[in-house]
Amino acid sequence: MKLLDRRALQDVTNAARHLLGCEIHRTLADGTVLRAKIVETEAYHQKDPASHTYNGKSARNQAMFGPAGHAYVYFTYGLHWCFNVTAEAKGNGAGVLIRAAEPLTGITSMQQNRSLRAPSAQSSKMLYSLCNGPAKLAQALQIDDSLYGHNLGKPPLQIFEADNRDFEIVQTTRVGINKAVNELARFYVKSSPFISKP
DNA sequence: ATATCGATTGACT
DNA sequence: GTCAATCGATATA
Repeated sequence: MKLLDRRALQDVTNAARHLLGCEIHRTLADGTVLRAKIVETEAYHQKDPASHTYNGKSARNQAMFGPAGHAYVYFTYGLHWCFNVTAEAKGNGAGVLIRAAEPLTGITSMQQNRSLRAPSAQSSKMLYSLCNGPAKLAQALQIDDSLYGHNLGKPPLQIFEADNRDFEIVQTTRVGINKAVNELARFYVKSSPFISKP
């Protein structure tokens, strides 16, 4: 399995498309490896009023001004973490929000991280709701500020190239924002039942 | 200094 | 459909 090619992150919109189908590998302290396939992303560039980088560099967003292929993790609504992959050249504040993923391995651990009861477990409903939103995904994969700025080419959080790109991509407006609402910067795998919203 | 709101989620009417 | 949770960033004074 090949690590994510950073050349694919030079343009944030291309990056958001390219990340679909890629795999996130998260290694926990006890050695458990959680794997999930990205099925939904959103692009945020520096000229975008909806982006955290719109007003320039700050302590909070500085990771997005660094090199591509690192983690930008932010805290929101007083209780949630969200995970982004930094994009574009150093000095350019851009990133891709990872909005949803399809759980592949370590599902029991993800359930525990999400505090979901695991009775007759493995119901498709439970599986679909494990990572079908940015804060859910971060919680399931134990991604928080301890991984701020982390190089995604190294454990304990890595991204690998898609082993298969034979799927249809839908491009639409983003979710949960009040600025630049008409920008078509959200991408998802059309056939996936693991996305946050149709 | 104080007020508002957020790249969200889950519980509830 | 509505709304609380809960805190840091941002807007307003």
